[in-house]
Amino acid sequence: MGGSRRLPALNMDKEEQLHNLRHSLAHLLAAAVSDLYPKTKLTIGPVIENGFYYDFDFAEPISDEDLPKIEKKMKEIMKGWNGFERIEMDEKEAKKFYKDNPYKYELVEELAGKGEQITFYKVGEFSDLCRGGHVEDVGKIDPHAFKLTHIAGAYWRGDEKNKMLTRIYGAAFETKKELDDYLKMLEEAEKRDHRKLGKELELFTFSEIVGKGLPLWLPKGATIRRVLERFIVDEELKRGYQHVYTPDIAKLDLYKKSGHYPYYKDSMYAPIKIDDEEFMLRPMTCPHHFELYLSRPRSYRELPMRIAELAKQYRYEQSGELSGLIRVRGFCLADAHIICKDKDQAMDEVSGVLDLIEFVAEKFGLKMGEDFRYRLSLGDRKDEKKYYKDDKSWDEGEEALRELLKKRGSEFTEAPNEAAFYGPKIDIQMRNVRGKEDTAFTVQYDFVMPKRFNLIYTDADGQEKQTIVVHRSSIGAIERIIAFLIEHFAGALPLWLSPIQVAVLTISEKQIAYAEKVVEELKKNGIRVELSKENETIGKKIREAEMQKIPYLAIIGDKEVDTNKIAVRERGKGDVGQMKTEEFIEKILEEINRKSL
RNA sequence: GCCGGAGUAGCUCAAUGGCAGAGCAAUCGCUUCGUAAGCGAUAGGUUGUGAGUUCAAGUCUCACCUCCGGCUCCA
Repeated sequence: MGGSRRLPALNMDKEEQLHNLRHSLAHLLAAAVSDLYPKTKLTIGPVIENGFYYDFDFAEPISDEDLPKIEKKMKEIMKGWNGFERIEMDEKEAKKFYKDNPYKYELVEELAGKGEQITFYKVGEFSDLCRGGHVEDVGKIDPHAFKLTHIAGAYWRGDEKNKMLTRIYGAAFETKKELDDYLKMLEEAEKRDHRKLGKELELFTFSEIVGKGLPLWLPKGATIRRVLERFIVDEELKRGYQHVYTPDIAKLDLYKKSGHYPYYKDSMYAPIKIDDEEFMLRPMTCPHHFELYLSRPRSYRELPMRIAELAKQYRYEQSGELSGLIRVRGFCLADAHIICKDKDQAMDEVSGVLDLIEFVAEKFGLKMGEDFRYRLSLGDRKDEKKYYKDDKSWDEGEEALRELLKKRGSEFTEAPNEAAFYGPKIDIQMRNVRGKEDTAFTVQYDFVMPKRFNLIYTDADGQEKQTIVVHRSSIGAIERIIAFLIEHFAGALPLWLSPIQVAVLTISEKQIAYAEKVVEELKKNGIRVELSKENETIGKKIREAEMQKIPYLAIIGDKEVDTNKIAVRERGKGDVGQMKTEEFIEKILEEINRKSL
């Protein structure tokens, strides 16, 4: 009994118990849906982080409003359930069982094809094709520790050519408290959402008539962006990059030459036809930089040549994929292409890029493993449509990147089928506030473009040789990294990145003349300062400044005017006492230059 | 692009098919104040857009637009 031959509950580790709990609830959900909507076809229902889901092919569409009803049914059914019974079937029996369900039929066929034993698990009156892993007694699950959360469309087998099914998501934990904590955490996360904070802090906006996915930077957001751009350009110059400018538009032929066009045609803005020529808004910078490299013959002495640019790019992303600043149609990438002599030099350069990325992450207060992680994104030798065919180069490149990460002692995961078409890459993955992961920065190994563009150099022996290219971004797309930073800091950015660093507030209008002098002093030192002349109480002005997440407030009343000082208030900490203006300037300039938290 | 949901003042939100409202913000006035909201007045709307049903539509129907949650995609 109990279905699985796993160890009894006491010896199971917590993770496995939780997995079994969630998996059992997926069965329960399927049973409840079958009960309420008998015409529904069941498909699959795996365990996921924080819960489970099940994909259904409903005869009639359902909506969020139906979830409470389904949840209620689950709670009814579970009372009559205890353990799962394992039933073995052969292919013929299973196919007969699922004669009216093409999805399960397909799964049975596939299992049989692989020679695997087909097993069903039965509990109560409900049987489902399943490989096992359940709780000992469903009746003992806390009915308050799970909740159906939302509904979504999902393609059968994850392929957009297939029918779209209806996915019901559930959150599930061992105790009600854990569930409540999780739901509370989601609620808290909403307050950090960069889209919400971007509006509240007046950082950026969108306009329907400008176009979706095309952000407009308001002055304060533009300040953050400018500070970041100056920071990264200066840092890259120190590290031997050469910054260039190339146009945001180019002839279609350029992307045909690079080979990008057939791969990415659908996500490029359509060509602009003029005077019998076709131009494209650029979706990437690489070919521009390669043409720049080709402006004259190159010597081995010039390599590695690190060509960098804050490059605006335009990609016609599918409308449903756009999301705040994280996924946009127009963005600025801190981009670079490093032209290298050979694989060894390329690996040195990749390592240098990882040094830069780790330096930048540290300045942003981001911790590896916690706030970001490395992913080695690999190709697929069998997929000749998606990846350039050159098995040897793929093997070499992938192995070299893997060895490099190991040598650096970096923790990483390997992700098959995530490479660029021209080579493997190391992606630096970050999670947004809702837990969804995106690539923040990337370092790519490219053995294809040098051939397509004939990127050669003359070596010491006088021979012309082919290069290897490293594509990389240091802080990624400015839009995306700002979105991550806003969420990471819940809008309270470190001093050096804050659009307004100091707000000067007076107790009454009498001190405004003195306050203006203080403002002048701060401005002279390059500090971003704002003077509030509002005819409001100091309490109100402080409240507004705190809500705007301004790091320092300089408060001025008669006492300060008399002693030629300011009263300093620190964000989140409150009053930290009086000091001379010069003393304050010295203190915060040090903090700004240190770029620490 | 696909599935589901939403759209009312700058923001947060009300309004049985029957006069479109509140708080905050804004503007003006009073107040001149010591560390997270002082008081009063004024102004602010083609209820996302366009059709339709109805004596009557913010509310019901359809199409489109935008946003949100997913899926697919992500150079």
